[in-house]
Amino acid sequence: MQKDPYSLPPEEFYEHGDSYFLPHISIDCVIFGFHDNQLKVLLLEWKDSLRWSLPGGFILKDEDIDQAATTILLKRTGLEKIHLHQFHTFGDPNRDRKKHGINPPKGSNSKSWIMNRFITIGYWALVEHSKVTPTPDAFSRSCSWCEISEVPELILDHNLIIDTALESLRLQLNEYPVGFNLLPSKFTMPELQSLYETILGDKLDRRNFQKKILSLDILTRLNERKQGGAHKAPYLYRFDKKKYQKALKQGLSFGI
Amino acid sequence: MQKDPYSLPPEEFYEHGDSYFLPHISIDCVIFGFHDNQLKVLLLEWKDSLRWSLPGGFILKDEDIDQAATTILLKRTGLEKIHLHQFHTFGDPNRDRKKHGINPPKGSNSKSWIMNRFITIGYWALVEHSKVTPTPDAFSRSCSWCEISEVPELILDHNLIIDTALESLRLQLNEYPVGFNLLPSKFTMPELQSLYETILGDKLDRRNFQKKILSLDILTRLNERKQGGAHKAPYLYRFDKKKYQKALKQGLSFGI
DNA sequence: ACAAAAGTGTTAACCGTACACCCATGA
DNA sequence: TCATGGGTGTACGGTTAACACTTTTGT
Repeated sequence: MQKDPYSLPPEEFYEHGDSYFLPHISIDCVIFGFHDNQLKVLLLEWKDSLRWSLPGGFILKDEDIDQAATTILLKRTGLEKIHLHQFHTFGDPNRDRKKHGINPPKGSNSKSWIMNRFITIGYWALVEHSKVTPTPDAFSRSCSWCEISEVPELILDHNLIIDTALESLRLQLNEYPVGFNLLPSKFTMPELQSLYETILGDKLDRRNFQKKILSLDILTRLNERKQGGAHKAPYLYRFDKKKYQKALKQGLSFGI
Repeated sequence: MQKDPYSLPPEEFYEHGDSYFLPHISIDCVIFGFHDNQLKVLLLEWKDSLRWSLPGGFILKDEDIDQAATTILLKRTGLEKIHLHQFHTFGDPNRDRKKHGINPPKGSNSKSWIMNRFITIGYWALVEHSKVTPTPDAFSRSCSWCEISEVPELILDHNLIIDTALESLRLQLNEYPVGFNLLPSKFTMPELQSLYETILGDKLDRRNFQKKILSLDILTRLNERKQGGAHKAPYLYRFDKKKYQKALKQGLSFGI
């Protein structure tokens, strides 16, 4: 009972996983990244069915749910200390591989606990694309980024989960500067703007955007410009945590 | 398996409830009402321990979680067709009666499924105080309204659940006119303002508030005034669903 | 008559939005 | 030299926030 059940051989995992985990409850993570001016999510491809799904996992019988989500994120990305946001719990009784006509994963059979109905707790996380090492689990043949508008049909209700996560993210974006988590520590104003535009699905005015962001007084402009672009070199900025903490106390007002 | 497990005798419920319900998962409802210019929540008092808790329940093995929450609301208030809002899922591993030193409820023993760890899905609802018939369940000796600032220490993390619900409600208040659900069909502007002030915990300017609310064009002023008050009789208003639907299409902007 | 609540409108400050010109760079 | 993207400031309009007097009613 002490070892990590995820490292069990699949057969054992599917047969005895229910002695480690809470039954009927799972966690799914919508892990957002931003690269090439595109918003992406991390997806897993199942070994046997070639179908795609969100990275997910289960809750140890004595484990906190936030902790379980943190572990999933760590295993799939290599990242720690990332803020995970719990956004919704999905409890349609049809969340059941049997009812969706999904075959038991290789190594399991139709009586496996994994073939039961599951209620899943949805979390999203914003990660820096370049720091992620997408890592499949024992049951998947690949783990990779997928552009948000090109997500294929996923298993169960995972498409709905992504849509719901995106809505929740948009709401948060207007309240907190979550966007910075998606960028490298040094970034340019056009990059930040492009990120906001992608998440919000709308074009923004360059000058007003910059004015607004700078007025929050949470960025430091470096004496450096981003070289290598095809045109005029834009300034680099850094997110300033101290300023941010200070600004939070005085009440931040976003609303891009 | 067909009959309503909640109507089983307590002994049987505590011994065999786990054959009807998903194990380790519960639902708790924060039911808000507004009366005497005070925001209130509905609480249950346990028969044996005399301790208070939120009204809650469990999820049938093939039941939708929203449906389960709806049933809980109906049983405790007699109300149907009320919007329930799922706001957070609480998954601290210490959500466990044993770990909190809570004795098994009368009719159960320490081995009952109810003494296990539970993950609970939190919902809130806004109901019209006067329409509610607070109804205890088989395990509680009373069910009654409690003013929000006078909530006693509740079992497990139920105080945290109420606090979280209230935060979520405040956020919603700025997006949707949820407040109207708490008032009778005819209400006065001062009553509505008092409701907003209570939920937001802040005083508002009378004139600006009225201007704002009326500008949404979702209220009809009746040719009636509320009599019986000690002072000048205020007009009565009615929430106009047709106007509201129309306004929604054009994009409502709250922000009181 | 007076105290306490309700009805009503105007003004000033602020914020959001629209908009144009110059500069740097690579092709 | 030209096309493309980046840096910067101003002016207008709408929304929000502040604010005072009159009316009604019960005591």
